[in-house]
Amino acid sequence: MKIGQLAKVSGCSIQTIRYYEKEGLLNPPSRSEGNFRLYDEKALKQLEFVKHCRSLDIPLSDIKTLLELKNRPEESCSSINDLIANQLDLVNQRINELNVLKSELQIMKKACSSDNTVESCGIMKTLDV
Amino acid sequence: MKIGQLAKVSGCSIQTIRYYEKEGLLNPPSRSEGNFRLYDEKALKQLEFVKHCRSLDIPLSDIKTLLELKNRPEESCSSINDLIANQLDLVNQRINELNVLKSELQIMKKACSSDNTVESCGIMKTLDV
DNA sequence: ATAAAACCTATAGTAACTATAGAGTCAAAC
DNA sequence: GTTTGACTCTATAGTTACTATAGGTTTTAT
Repeated sequence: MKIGQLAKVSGCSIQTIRYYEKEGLLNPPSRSEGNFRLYDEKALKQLEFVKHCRSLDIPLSDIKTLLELKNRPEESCSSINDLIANQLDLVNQRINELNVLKSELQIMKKACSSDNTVESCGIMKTLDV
Repeated sequence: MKIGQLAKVSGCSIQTIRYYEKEGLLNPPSRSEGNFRLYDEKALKQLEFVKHCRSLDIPLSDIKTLLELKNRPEESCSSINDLIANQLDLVNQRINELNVLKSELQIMKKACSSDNTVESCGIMKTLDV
């Protein structure tokens, strides 16, 4: 299948697919006579793997590591555990940060519910130091 | 005060200060004979305002809007309300997304607690489509 | 035969910085 | 009086994961 077809079935954009190839997340596919990329089922599987990892916010560099590990199936999977644990830590950390933001923004929102002037706006006051 | 001093008291890096100037978030300060930037207290206040907004993840473009509104104090503050409400929406949305990620990552983490091979790793299995 | 659709490469843009290169300024120590 | 070191200057490139564009080639449909 050509790249447009792969984009359709995978839900990735054509540019993204080419970008993943450039970054080494997809093997360079074979080409047609006219130099069009030709993909097989295996390439689709790999792209779906990458897409799934990205939906977990795993960075491309880590996905590359995971793909390399897939090719060494007899190795210990402890680095996979570490990678996922690390990702979970990051997510938890970000959730905590965002909850702090959320409280402050909620306080700000309450500070000015009505139609004031900028000068007397409670929000603007909370923003000033 | 010179830029190094401003960086120290504000907690922003020198590069960031110059970047904010370039982006129009800080007024171009006066210069010394040798072309060094010279800041006053007002500039520090403004930088602290920007920093506070950034700590709330408000994008620079919105901060620029807020700064412009500060200069028109008699105007209605409804756009400030909108801006903050919008920011709160974004934060809530992102928290929800991250909570979804968190659950999936936790499931994955449980899927492989021991020292397996890559091939039998429960995590790798959950990643495959 | 030709027009439209799909593909190609290479490059620039996004957000909010950070880092570097290469040069100029300034105060103090020698 | 010069030299050292700390500080500053501008301009440019790099970061992440894409997206968008320009300008050209190939395939497909009419």
